[in-house]
Amino acid sequence: MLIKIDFEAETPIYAQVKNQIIEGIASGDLVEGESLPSVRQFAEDIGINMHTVNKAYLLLKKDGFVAVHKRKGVVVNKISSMHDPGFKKEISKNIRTVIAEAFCKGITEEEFIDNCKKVYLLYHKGHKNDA
Amino acid sequence: MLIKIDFEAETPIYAQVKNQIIEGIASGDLVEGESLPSVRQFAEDIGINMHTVNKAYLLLKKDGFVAVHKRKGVVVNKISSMHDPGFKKEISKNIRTVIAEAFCKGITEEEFIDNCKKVYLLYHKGHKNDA
DNA sequence: TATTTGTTCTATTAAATATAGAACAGATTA
DNA sequence: TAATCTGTTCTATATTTAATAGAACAAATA
Repeated sequence: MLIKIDFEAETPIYAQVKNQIIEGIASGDLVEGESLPSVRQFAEDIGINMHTVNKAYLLLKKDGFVAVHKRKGVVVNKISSMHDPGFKKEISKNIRTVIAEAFCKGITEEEFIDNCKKVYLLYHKGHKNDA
Repeated sequence: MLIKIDFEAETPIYAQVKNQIIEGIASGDLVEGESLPSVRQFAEDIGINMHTVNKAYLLLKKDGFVAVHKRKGVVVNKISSMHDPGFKKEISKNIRTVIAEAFCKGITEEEFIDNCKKVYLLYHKGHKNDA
């Protein structure tokens, strides 16, 4: 699992780490039961502070993406256990904002939907053999 | 144009103002040539500081959503003048992150696409008579 | 027992956010 | 012309967030 941090980006480092791990899970790069690097090792690899990695791990844990074992470290959960019915409403507001900007910027419905479908296809490919 | 600020939200106030104005433009609530309230009036209406409104206006201006006239104030631009080919790439990264989380949370492709289409339909309705 | 894990604690620095008040130049209106 | 309203700019301050740093802890395990 390769993490790339953009230190110039407006997105905080801990959020970049969190997002890329979620994308790793969705794309199948990270599979159920797989251990993430320890906070110290990961921090050293990326060149950031241990506490910044820990903050990302904490949020991933809070949202059900990973579980923590005292010695094995942070382990990727089963995708089915991440499912959250309440999330749909939460994401709807976000989508409305994103599409409002896209609409004004001239991105057509076809272009936008096509982009979404391609991303979903990518993630589905990574989970062909899931239970 | 009604603005609703959530002071408990993690999204900064200036970003909430900016986003709701963009959604207002997309939905047709705000039309080309329409003036937004002055920074002072708007701040008083919402119950926030003048400089916070000004920050939102500045960003909207930078991204081409509005133009500034010294006396008329902040005026909504023509949508066609907001179009930006480079924005498509910019939004793609965002979409990948959003869908990664949606995928893990159990939102199906159909549900997601359906939601996007409904939003686009809403925005199209507000622009039936555009040039 | 020694090591590795996440976790917790205090501390500090830097940046972002939000507020406050004053003043300015340009455009418009009375 | 004089007054008014516009965004803008300036200094200032307070709060929160982000990121770093180092130390220490309990739990699990080799």
